[in-house]
Amino acid sequence: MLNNNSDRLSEIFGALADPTRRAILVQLTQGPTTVGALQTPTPMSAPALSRHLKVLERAGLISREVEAQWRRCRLQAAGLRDAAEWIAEYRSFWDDKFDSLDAYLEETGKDSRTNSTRGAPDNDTD
Amino acid sequence: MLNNNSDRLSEIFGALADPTRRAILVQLTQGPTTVGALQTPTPMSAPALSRHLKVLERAGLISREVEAQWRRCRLQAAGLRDAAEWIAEYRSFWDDKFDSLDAYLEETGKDSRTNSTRGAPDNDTD
DNA sequence: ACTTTGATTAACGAAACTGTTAAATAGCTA
DNA sequence: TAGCTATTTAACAGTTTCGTTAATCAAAGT
Repeated sequence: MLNNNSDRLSEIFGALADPTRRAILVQLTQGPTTVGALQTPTPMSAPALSRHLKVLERAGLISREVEAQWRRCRLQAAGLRDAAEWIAEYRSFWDDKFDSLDAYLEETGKDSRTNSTRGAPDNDTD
Repeated sequence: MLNNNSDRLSEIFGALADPTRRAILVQLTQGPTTVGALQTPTPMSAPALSRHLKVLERAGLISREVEAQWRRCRLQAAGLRDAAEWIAEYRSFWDDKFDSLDAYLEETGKDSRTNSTRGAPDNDTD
């Protein structure tokens, strides 16, 4: 587990940190789209939009296929899965019903325990 | 659903887009910690670390309590939950075994099937 | 009071991000 | 070939981010 993993997550989260880019991802859930079609719901110059797409592509969240003079953008959700998996490591810290021991104690009517006995996510940084 | 939600997500994802900050969150899963204790695994000047903590605090991912001359940092996972929920809207796009009916069956303990009735996430941008 | 310790703010510079307009590229179409 | 459309790249400016060192603030110990 080297630095690569860490930088990849940084790129994914960084790509998601912009409302315009998240809106693009939302739009792409409706199916592959040309850049021009994305421009309508995203009031922005073509070059600006193009750069957002490049950020999303570098993060692996979309792919682009050349099709005549169009570029067809397609959602690539694997990156989102990776992000979701990273965050899921923390689920026991916000979801009391997660963590099997907590669930057991809850069912048996006992109280929950403190943070320190919960499983910690792996550190993905060098 | 106004712009607020969107900006909050931007701050959360932006905070997660840095390996140092993710490492801090990992460390905080071990329990609340003073800033000084965070500095050991994070080779960085104190001011730099302090600013990372401020970013995490503004994103709502940590809280800081004053305790004598120390600031005790505590993981606040609600923000991670919000991020996870946003991403989870896309789950059907990476997980073929997931759709709303599958989710229902999963919750009710029944087996999962495969299906292509995918739902689109809500657009959280203005 | 004076010093030490823990942490933040101030000030600064380098690098990255975001948007713009103008120019370039590439593929259709006439 | 010329011209139109779709998209990207170049060049530029404003803002933000990230790190540094120096200075400041606040609490504790002596």
